[in-house]
Amino acid sequence: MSEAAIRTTPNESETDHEPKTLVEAAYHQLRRDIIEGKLRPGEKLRVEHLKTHYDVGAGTLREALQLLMTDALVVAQGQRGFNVAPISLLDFEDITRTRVLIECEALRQSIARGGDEWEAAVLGSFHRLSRAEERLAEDPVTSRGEWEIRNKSFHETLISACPSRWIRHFQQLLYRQSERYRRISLYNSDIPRDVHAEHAKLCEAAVGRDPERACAVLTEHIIRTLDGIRKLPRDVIEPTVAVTRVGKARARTSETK
Amino acid sequence: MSEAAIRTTPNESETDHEPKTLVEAAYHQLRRDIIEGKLRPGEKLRVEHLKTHYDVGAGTLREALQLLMTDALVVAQGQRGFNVAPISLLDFEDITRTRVLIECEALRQSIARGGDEWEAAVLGSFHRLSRAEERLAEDPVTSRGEWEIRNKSFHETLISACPSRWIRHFQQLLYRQSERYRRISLYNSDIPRDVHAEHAKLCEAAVGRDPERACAVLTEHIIRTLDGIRKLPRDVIEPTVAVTRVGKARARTSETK
DNA sequence: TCAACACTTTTTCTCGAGATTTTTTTGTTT
DNA sequence: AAACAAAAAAATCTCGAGAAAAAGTGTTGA
Repeated sequence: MSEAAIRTTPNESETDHEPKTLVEAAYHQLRRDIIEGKLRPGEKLRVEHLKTHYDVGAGTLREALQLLMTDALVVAQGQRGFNVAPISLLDFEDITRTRVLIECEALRQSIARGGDEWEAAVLGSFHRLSRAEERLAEDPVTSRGEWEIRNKSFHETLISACPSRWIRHFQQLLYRQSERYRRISLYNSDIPRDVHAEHAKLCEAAVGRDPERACAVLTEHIIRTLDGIRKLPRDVIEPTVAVTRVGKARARTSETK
Repeated sequence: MSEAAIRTTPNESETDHEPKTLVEAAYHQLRRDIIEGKLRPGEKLRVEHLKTHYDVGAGTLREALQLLMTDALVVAQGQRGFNVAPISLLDFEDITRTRVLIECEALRQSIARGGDEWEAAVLGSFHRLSRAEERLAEDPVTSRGEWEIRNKSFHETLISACPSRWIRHFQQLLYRQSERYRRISLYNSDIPRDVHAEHAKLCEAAVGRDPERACAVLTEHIIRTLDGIRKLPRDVIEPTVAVTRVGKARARTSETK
């Protein structure tokens, strides 16, 4: 039987084969734009406007949008169209905690079941990430995209020996959500911490077959990102809710000037 | 802060407000038909054929199908249309194990954070389920649907005090998957076990604020269903893979239309 | 008997136009 | 001015038809 993921649409990894249909192509572009923050949280997604930018028909774009709801990156309500999923500190705390639960379980299973090839893959993936981290220190702007890809790849490789498709699926969803928060925050204020050291410890514990230590390291690694975002000014995360009611708010708020 | 679920499309509970759009209506009908097994696992979902049955346009139906991929009840590939998600014993084992992980965590959090109203809701939900179980014993055919709804409601109420929207979201996904397997198996062979006693123990442990015992009971409760399905003849679960190539097989058999 | 090729049929995918619904604007009254 | 009502504008849904792709059919040749 094949190693199919839960999701059957486009493919998961960035390096995977290119989209077969326009819907998939639009889906990928939209997803990237949302995760990278080009389409801002809470923003209204008007089909008529977007169809020109993504160069597809209205129906096609709608289907891509429906697909994005799978990843909880787009929300829709009744007869009122689509919005980019809003963000909030509360939500990110939830994502982080849940991700710890899922990813630790995945890591435990992976360590328990992984063979030689898995160990090799982890080491290889870590090496590629390390190289990218060197470049990131020198030239952050250019090598940022590469680092994101390799960081994701490293985390995926770590749990690649986990036999549960559902856990891997959930991990992917949550990672994508985290990525969104991380990117948004990094554009605003870069809080460099020694991620390389954390990755090294993680790699060592995983290949050394120490599940408890590996999970402890991973937990702290994931939670650190949350701490980083907690230190940001609130405006970076929260104000996105107001985007929807800009027009109405203006009419009312003339407080005895 | 609002109590919005992750998914923003139609609503979660069966008792919720009716669909606002045709897409949502079609989505709900299709979902029910898949879970109940009317649309069999692996079956091809031809848009041209289904549009007459569900009485909507092709594009509308396609959107509903995309939406169903969110629940992993429908799969799609490239240029080859949609299929009902296939089932397998392996998949159900995975679902069960993952569900234990998620639902126990949800239950722990719920017990820790639930207040008086939560206790009351649990007891009420359990009572409604008990009544339905009495009726189920007398007249299985008629009261089956009611029991399914109340069983789902009971499980949801148990974890309703869990503050994590993501965990509740995952629980819902997995429960829906389990429901599908349970319904398929129950149509073929009814293995009655004392579910009422299990529910009673679960209710007691939850309201008694004993998280460890509650999780132990819940774990066994969930795993029992897996055991039930394991005892079925393999044909009930497995043969669905062959559905895809009916056309080729039929060319040789005498089934001319 | 089987494989390879061209042809036909079926199905999927894509688009733009009309019908509804929501939102904004405008006008009237208290 | 504020509140309500009606009209206009914008956006969402929905549908069917045409283009592209896949699956099926039949013929030919080893």
